[in-house]
Amino acid sequence: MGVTVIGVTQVESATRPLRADAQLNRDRILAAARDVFVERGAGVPLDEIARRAGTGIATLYRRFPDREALMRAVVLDALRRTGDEARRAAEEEDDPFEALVRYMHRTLEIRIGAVIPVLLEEISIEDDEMLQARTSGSDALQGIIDRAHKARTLRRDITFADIGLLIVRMSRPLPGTFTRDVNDALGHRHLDLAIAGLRADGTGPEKLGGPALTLRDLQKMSPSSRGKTPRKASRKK
Amino acid sequence: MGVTVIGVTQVESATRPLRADAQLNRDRILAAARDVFVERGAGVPLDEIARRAGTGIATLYRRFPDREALMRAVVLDALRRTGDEARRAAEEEDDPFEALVRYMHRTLEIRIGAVIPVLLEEISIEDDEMLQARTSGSDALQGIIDRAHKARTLRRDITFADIGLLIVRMSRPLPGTFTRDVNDALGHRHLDLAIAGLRADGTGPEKLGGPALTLRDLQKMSPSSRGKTPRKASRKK
DNA sequence: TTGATCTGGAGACGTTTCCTCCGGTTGCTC
DNA sequence: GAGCAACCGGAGGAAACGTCTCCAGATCAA
Repeated sequence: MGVTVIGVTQVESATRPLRADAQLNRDRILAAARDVFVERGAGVPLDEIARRAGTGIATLYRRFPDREALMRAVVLDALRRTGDEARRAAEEEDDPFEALVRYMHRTLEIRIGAVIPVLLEEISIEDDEMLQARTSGSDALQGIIDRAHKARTLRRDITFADIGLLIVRMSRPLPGTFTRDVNDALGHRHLDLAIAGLRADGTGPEKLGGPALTLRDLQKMSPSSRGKTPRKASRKK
Repeated sequence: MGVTVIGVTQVESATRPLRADAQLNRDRILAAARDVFVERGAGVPLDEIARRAGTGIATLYRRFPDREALMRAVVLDALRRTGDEARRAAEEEDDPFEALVRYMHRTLEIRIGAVIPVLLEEISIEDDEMLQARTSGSDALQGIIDRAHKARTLRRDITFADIGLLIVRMSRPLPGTFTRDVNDALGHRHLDLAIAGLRADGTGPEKLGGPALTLRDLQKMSPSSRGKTPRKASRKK
């Protein structure tokens, strides 16, 4: 924990593989971008990402022609990892509630819940590539939720959106002078508190206010299904 | 709900009172600033705030000489309201746990947990005026917590920081196309889930990971006590 | 060893935001 | 209801900030 492992991300689709050093730089930039976007928002100067990655700005532009390409690569990477995590949790855990708990905690580490919110209003995630990564992941999660509902270990009125949004809430870095480690630890701590509320054992709040949004509801509200294209990726806007 | 009531905020300290229309504009700007800062970050163009408030940009500059003054006024306002809420909850509720629950839900509406994080790294809140508003509020909250601990209705290992940070987590607007109303409702909903974890009735997580930070710990980590002055309020940075 | 690939950073260019200035309007007092 | 101080809006000059290209030189791979 603390220092995030740099995952090797294969270079996109069918191009000649990068030279070893170039590939390493690409990965470094991607990792730096994820962290910097989370810490400073979608509008950070790209120089800062390059600096954090330990490369020159030109190298960044060589690999990612513009800000949007970089943001897309970051999101796609996070989506894929999260999907993997969901599938693995579903496979390896017998108790569906435990699978859910494990999934949530693992996902916190990927920081998807922190990075997506930041980038979401700058890019579209509605094209095929993104869509595939998304549905593959959310199907797996929905599967876990369904099984937990069947097993009566998950409150009936807890939906897909609750799980996803809870992860978002716990992922975002807190204000103040917390170190990265403390921040992460607090995320897990508070997630545990919220998980207590998810259990269907009669404890927890009698009745839950607020909308119980399903995966389908969530999709209905997504930009694509409202004909609204996301703001062009002007830096802050 | 939805539309936030514009609270009348007295003009600062000992100046001749503003003319009625000017005072109204000042309040409007303050309310708009709070919302816009929350939605778009500390770096929003000030024109946008003026537009949202329905005034000209010059009026904004006339009332708040620079961005920092505006941010400070917004924070001070939020701190004072939150403090009032804590004191009132402590007074009016017999059961300390219920006081805590009420305090948390009310505070969500003030949006302090959303606005402070955004502005915190741009301004200092260490001067006397801020400090007084802060301690007055946090003392009241700490009082509630102590009483709930004594009554054994609040988990022993839940601290001041947990309460405050949970509020922050639930206050921040979620990504996506939620309306303001849905967003608020989801905040309360998820807060209820987390509150389930706070109860000391043997349900909830066996043991809590992560650091249990007290109010004192929190203060120790604050910028002032580390000799570190906050970044100058350059817009984004 | 050699040439193809990759690198870094200076700086021209375009964009965004700040913040003042002033002619005109509005509230307040007598 | 007259007169004046207080207040308003918004255009636009000036400055700060980011983007993205270009090319001399370093590095890898065979």
